[in-house]
Amino acid sequence: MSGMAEELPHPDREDIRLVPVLHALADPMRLHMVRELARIDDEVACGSIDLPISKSTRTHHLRTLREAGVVRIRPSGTARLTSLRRADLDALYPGLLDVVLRAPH
Amino acid sequence: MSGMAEELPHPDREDIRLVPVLHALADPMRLHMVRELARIDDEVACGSIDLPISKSTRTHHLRTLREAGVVRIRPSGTARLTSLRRADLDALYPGLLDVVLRAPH
DNA sequence: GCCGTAGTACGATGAGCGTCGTACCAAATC
DNA sequence: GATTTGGTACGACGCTCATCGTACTACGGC
Repeated sequence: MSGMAEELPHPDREDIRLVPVLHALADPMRLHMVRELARIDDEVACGSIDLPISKSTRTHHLRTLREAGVVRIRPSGTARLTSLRRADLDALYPGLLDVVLRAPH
Repeated sequence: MSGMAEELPHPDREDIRLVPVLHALADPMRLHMVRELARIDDEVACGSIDLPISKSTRTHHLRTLREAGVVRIRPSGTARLTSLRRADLDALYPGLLDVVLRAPH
């Protein structure tokens, strides 16, 4: 029963907090994901970003990013499409994403 | 032996890395310290920022900020004067400090 | 219906971190 | 020299986190 995969919980824009966002960005793997998402600039299947980590670890990082409000994840068939919440982050912390993406590693 | 308090090690500007900086900022106590340092906008004795934490914990946080390259700490008599490394951070990550300081908590 | 694909859930593990108390150190002042 | 003051060093404790493997679920195609 139940037709579709569950919608995953996301914080509303006004519930996004700075410390969790910074914490979400302060990890090399997650930062790499965010940079890839920004480069592609579209919804993307989470798995298409290749990382030297296991599936479960990738899920864990995506959850951290989602719960902090950095990415939005939408079920689509068997896959989940992930995208950066650029508008929300730019509205709340203008320039943060830009500088993090442009910064030298 | 040894006349003065030791100079503490700081990373050069070109050795500052984004992930440690974000990690240093991604803690409520350290973020509060950074905001206070920015508000005062001068060298300040570390202890003059009052926080609901012990002396040793404050030292620990200051070390994290210093090693990441966020603050500079200079011995001065019995005290240590702390200041934000604004110029370095603004040069490396223009806008980062501004948005973090201006952002709602 | 059956299998492959994409991803989550759960439990475990090892490392790191935030916190503290106590002991210690250096400088200034008495 | 003794005391006070501002801060570090060290060890400990508990919690969180990054990582993994395995088991499981949901969807799509055969």
